[in-house]
Amino acid sequence: MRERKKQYFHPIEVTLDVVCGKWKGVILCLLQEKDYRFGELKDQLYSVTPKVLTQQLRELEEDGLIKRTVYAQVPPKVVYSLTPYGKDLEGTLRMMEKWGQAHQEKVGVNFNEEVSEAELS
Amino acid sequence: MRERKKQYFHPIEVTLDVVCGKWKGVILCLLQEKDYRFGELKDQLYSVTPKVLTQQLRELEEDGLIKRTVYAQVPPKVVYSLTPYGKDLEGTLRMMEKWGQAHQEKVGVNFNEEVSEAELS
DNA sequence: CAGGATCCACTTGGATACTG
DNA sequence: CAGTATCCAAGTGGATCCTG
Repeated sequence: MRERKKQYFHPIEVTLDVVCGKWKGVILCLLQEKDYRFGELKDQLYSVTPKVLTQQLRELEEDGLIKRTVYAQVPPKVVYSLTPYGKDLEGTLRMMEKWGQAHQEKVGVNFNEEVSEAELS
Repeated sequence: MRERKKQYFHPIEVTLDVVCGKWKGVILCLLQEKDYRFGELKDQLYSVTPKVLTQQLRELEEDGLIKRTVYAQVPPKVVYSLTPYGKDLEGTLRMMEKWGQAHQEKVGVNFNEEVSEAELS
């Protein structure tokens, strides 16, 4: 578990504290559907650097939301999956997703739906 | 509306972007129940400074979640309330609250349930 | 392949003091 | 009462390069 030094005044702070990292929300959403290898996650979040991705994953792991499985082989293979505990967040994540979608449509937030051809090569 | 420069890759990022400020979650939860004056909010979040509280409130306002009503009187009175749009977050907030509570009980997160006597005086 | 190590820029929030 | 104005420390994420 991640060492939490701070004192909370409201339960929602706990959830936000666990979910509010630059990439944590998306990572958790992705993992709801299937397990991912490190490199696969990196591709999905394509602008993330390995260092930061590792950070985010470690914190999620320390908070008990995801599990890291290492396959002893060369080249290495590491798979990230949700713990049962992490799966409990699914309903919440879906609602946040839905609200975000509504907000997006309302406000006209820009999404990157496609990566440019140059970046795909 | 707050100017969002960033590009989103997933709807949940929008929600997180709007809700992930140090005090935003709690503020929104409080406002679900009743309207609050600036000073009342400051008391509830008692360690927040006026500057930061103002920042958080302004951003929530720019994102269309809360409304700021100024009463032309001396001394000034400013009331913050949820917009209908902000109320749409209620279900989501409740779920986050509930999960946070469970996480708290599981992990043993420390809550400040009471303020010390010294600070109350 | 899945990272670790360094160094660095920027953002966020807090301390303190002041005001219409 | 409800903020502003300044200044500043810490945190957070990114760039770049290296490795078992």
